[in-house]
Amino acid sequence: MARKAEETRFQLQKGRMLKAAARCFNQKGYSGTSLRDVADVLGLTDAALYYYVRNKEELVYLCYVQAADLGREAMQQAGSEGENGMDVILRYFRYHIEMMVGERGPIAIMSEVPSLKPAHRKEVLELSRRHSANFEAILEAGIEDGSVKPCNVRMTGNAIMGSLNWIPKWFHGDSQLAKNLVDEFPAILARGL
Amino acid sequence: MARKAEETRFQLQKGRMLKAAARCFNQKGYSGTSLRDVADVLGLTDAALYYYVRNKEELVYLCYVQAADLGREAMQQAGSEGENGMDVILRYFRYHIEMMVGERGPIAIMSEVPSLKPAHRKEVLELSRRHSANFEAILEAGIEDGSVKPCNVRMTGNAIMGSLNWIPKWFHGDSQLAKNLVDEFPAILARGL
DNA sequence: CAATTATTTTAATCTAGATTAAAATAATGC
DNA sequence: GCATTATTTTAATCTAGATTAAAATAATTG
Repeated sequence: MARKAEETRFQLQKGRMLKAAARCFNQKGYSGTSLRDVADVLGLTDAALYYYVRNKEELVYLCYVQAADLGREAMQQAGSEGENGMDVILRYFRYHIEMMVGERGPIAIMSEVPSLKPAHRKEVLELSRRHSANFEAILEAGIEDGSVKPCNVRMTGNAIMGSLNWIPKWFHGDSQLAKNLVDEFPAILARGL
Repeated sequence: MARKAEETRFQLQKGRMLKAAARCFNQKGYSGTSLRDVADVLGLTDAALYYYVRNKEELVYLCYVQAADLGREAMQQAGSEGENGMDVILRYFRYHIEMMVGERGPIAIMSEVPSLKPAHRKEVLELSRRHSANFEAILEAGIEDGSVKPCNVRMTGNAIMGSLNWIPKWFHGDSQLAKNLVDEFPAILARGL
């Protein structure tokens, strides 16, 4: 929030661009969205995008980084107030879902990672690996304090991440469903824990 | 099995092609795989693929249809022997995972559905919708006979489908992990039911 | 306001990869 | 083995869409 004031026009525009791009990629797939499509959303010309980004590859890459950032943010917020493990987990679920369902939600299904250039691919995979590790850590914390049943955290973590990340596949903006999602989904995920 | 004998050379080759294509799309993403890539796997020329398929779009489309078929197959096999609901569910999990992890596993993450041509997109979405409905039905059967706790089947179904479909994202062929997956994942998924 | 810098557009290129047509090879049935 | 049909290759096209360069407009600054 406070950051917004300091943000330069350039950063703002770039931010809008990433959001527009993420939405396009989600709706039409990567190969299905042209830079023209993204530019149209912004009321710009495709060539204008190159003022902000070196090429299309960098555009997806930045979308992925942003998605990872938001995920990390949700996890940090959830963990900041140290209660018992299960509470942290439930809060994380809620934040994560709110993010995906809400206005900010970027691409979650990073299907084009393989065609990123090596350095970018490496970084994105690392971010995603780290996120998984963090989730496994809060799972373990929950097991320690007895609020979560012992389990194979690696697999359980993957199972839950799958459920979360899959949401964009079946949720398409219905606001009633959005509400139910935020209210009920965390409990469903936590039911087996 | 018996079918194989009757299969013509054409069908066999086309089958190999779909498998090769699916693997490529999985590994390199859709935009990242050229028809050349697929042809290379088969030791053919890219032009040769056009003998089997009208264009690249039809190739992904067929991959998706095949994936849906295999999913349906797994579900049918699981349901064929009528025990209690939970048993059917667990068996379905196992079959589904074996399929994804095994040699036959095609693309599960259908990220290019949006760029299919309308008729194909419609059909694929319908197949996928039907599959979800079938899973919800076996969930409900389980609830009826008391082997599954009551729940919001729609959301629970989506949660579980997400976990299942996400597997290709973190499983990349490690055979030890494959074994653990088949052995442990079904129980993890069922834990909350 | 003049000068400088930031942003966007116009108007070409440029290119990988999809697609096609025609020719060549392989398989098959008789 | 000949004729026919099936499969694959060779060798061009063809095209959408990414990318670039130069010019035009808008914002900012002193």
